Amino acid sequence: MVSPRPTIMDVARTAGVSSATVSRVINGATTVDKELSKRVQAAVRATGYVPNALGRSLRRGGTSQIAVVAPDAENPYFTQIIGEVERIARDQSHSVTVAHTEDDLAVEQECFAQLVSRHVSGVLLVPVDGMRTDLGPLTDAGIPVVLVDRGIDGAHTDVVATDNHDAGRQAARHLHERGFRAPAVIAGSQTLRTTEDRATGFLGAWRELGVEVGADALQRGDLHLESGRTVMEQLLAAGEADCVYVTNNRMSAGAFEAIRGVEGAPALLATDDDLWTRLVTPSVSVVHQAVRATSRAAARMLTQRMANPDEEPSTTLLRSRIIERDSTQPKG
Amino acid sequence: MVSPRPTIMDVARTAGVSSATVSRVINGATTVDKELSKRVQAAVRATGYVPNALGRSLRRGGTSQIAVVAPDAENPYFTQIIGEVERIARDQSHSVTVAHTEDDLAVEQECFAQLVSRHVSGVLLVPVDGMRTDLGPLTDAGIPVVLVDRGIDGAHTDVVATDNHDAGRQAARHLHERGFRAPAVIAGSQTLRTTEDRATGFLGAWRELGVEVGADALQRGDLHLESGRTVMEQLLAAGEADCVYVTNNRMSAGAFEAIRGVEGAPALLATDDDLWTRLVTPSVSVVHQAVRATSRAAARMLTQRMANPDEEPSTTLLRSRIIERDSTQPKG
DNA sequence: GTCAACCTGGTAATCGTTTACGCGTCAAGC
DNA sequence: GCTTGACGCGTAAACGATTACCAGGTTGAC
Repeated sequence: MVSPRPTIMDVARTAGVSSATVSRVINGATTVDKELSKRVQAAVRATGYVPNALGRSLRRGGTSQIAVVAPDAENPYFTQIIGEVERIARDQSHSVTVAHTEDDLAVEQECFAQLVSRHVSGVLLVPVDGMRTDLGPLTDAGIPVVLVDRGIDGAHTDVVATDNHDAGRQAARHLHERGFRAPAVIAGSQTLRTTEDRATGFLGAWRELGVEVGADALQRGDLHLESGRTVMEQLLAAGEADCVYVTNNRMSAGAFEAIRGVEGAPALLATDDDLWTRLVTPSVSVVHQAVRATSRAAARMLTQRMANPDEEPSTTLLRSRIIERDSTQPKG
Repeated sequence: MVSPRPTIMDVARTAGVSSATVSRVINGATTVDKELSKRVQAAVRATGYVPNALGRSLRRGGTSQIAVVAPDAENPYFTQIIGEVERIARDQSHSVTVAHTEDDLAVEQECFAQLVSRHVSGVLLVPVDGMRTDLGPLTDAGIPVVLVDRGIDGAHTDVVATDNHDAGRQAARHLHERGFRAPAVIAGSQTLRTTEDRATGFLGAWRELGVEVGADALQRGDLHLESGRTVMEQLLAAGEADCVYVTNNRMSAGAFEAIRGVEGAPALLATDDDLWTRLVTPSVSVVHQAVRATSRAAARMLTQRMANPDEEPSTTLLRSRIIERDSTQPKG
């Protein structure tokens, strides 16, 4: 029923040449007669030939694919990065494949094995966990890796990330300038560098500003929306904070749910400029990460690393900026 | 500097056996002595051997990869489908790669060529355009395709989609029951089946309910947020509609922006249960597509088609349901 | 006219696997 | 003891492409 796909041999036969010549035509070699070249191209069309990437890559000893690996298919921050990187890579005529790790270390490792096995030529990775993700499989195989958004302790690779410590400091200054004096922060787990750096930057800045911060100014959630809501509800019940900084996007949404419609609720400063933040009432001020710049830098860095693998890895930190909306209007 | 990766031959040498035996051990053949098997496994660990998927697939005449192709990396509806399908496929130990087409037919075709060339064993596709997407490259290559969310005119393939006509009818009935009598709908381009079916179902149902619908009850946007806003602004200016049904998620957000805070604005019924719809004030009623069921059905259908390619293709339609919130509270 | 240099295009080896085939060994049945 | 069968393993031929190498023909210089 299904006829086998045409191979380079079929093309060669119908064009009356050898497979070598077909290969040369396909790959744009200049050393082939125009007449023959026409015949070959005609034969390609006639047979509907598509080169077999498996054979080609096997012979060439490598693919020209780059992989983008992120923890979550549904988090807007990651999807923006993925979309942007895909566009850039495509413009450089690399083909791109995406994979998601479900925030699960085992899935991530399985994914690495796949990529090694498939001989991808480079990986842009948002690691699941800065302390426990093991890049060994990739680096042992000599595959260039660029870490995006989250670094990995002790990894000897390129990193493109947000300056999270600075983001936290900016958050603190923003709230301080607007007259708030009783801060709280909702962080994630201690092992996740991004949220942790934001939280410590935030609390450190308040201390520098001469504001006492109690031990319960630091609250922890599990990054999901629900935990943002429950933690914020606890803060409301305690009634001590007059402003709350939330260190990731999903918990931010949960925190907003908890204070929506609540009279005299603390000011809310969220993370990431996701769609909902500007649609809700009051609209929510956010610490906006430079998604586009991050993606660009990461893509550029990867292609550079693929070109010369032996250079010293570098780290690029990008600044966030505050987008002020109604949820942090001056106290008074 | 970079040592070449170990091959099956290296493993064979260090284990003191032939490559055939190594291959048999790796693939779990039972016909190999336990003693040798141990030695081989030890050698695999010692050398850090990872089978080369390129060689393997070349020899086997096919991969065991399935590809998920969607137009947009950032639309929550697609990302949910992608996430869900990936989970299911992984559970069936298929490996998954994702690609995005940017709502661009040329990118989509390029993508198809890649997939053919890479010999993926099945494709789950959300096509860019039901009238113009050309599945030829895939089907000619004998690759099973399941269309998700959007069908393609005249394509002889499996389809899993929402019953959009019914969704439109439900929308109309919902608004009618709540006392609204002057409907408008914001559709997309005529060539996009999903939004078009919703719109015609919606308008048809109103006529069946005995309500006159004028020609300007049907408005068109370009699917993006901004167009939702501008079209809604026009509707506000005209001042005729008392309720508006928006047929995709991004335009819904724009439409909401236009009516936010506007006194006496028409009721809003949006599409897709995206995060913002329940966070905003007033919360927005939506026609919720059965994302999870869609994904499941599509994944199941693809594996079935991969198992026996010659069966007649089938179409699965799934019903939407209305989630009632504040934006469509009864008129009065 | 001869020879060297060059250009084109074919032959065949190769990339890393899998697997059909066959060879040796051993046990069982007569 | 000899045949038969089963079993375990190695040899070598594929899969589809690329490319080093070589053969044959053309050209130009002397």
